[in-house]
Amino acid sequence: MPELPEVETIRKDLAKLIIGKKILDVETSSPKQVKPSLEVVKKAVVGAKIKKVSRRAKLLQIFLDNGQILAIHLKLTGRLLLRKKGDLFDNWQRVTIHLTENLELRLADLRKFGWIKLVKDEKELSKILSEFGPEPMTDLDLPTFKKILKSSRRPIKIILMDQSKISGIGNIYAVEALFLAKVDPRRPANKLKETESKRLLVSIEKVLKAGIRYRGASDQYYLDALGRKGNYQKHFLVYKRIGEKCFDCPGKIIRISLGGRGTFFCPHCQK
DNA sequence: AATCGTTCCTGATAGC
DNA sequence: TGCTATCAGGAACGAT
Repeated sequence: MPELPEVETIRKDLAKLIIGKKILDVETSSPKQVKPSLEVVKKAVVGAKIKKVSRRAKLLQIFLDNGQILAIHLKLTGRLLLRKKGDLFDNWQRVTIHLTENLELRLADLRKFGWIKLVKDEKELSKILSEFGPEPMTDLDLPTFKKILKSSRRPIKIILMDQSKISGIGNIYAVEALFLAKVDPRRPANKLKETESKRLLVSIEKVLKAGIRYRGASDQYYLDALGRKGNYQKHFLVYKRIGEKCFDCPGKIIRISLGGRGTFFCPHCQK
């Protein structure tokens, strides 16, 4: 599932390849994923030139020279692929944005949860972005983090994944960071000690940086903009390692369900 | 304001 | 073998 490091990897690659290209057409076999509608989006973006590609949280933004913006969320199984006209149709290809120079930007998405949304201007965009909590790698200091943790008695893992509290962290990076910090994912967020909060914040930055360095985690569906796998899955410490030996003690990794999500940890060394 | 349950969707897997 | 039921999950939404 694309989280901050995966979306950032896509952003960096795309920025090099699509800036300056013009949008020629948009088509879809899954109209619900184009908001508010294919017709409206088409009218707004056809003829516009791509100016900038940004990311905030897990949301990608393509800025156009007419002031409008395409916001893209990949949710669970979305892929944003840059292909050449005539390339083989991608598995689960749902939306195709035709660009100049025979390029196609494709949204491929098995579960159809992902979407592309037209945002009219920067004002509307900043309203959307203001709902997100701080960016963990650049905008989250210890006092802010401690304040966030204090605000809830829900399990710490749920808080890490709550986009309105901290943005960009999903299931994989949440469980990996909690393992590194030696914190039990079930602990109420407001019960973490000062030293644990500090360790957790450092761990979050560490796993996200590693995720970016390895160009994301291709657990099941994630591919980068050129259709290549990431490598971070080769370095998972706990994610999907049920029954395997913990890397830090003789214990074994277990899986529980927390907020309806698979949660992996070592009950022996995560306290 | 915080929290909880439900919904969206398709493919993999389990059970008979 | 072939059918059906269950599960997986980010986040928007409504209800409490």
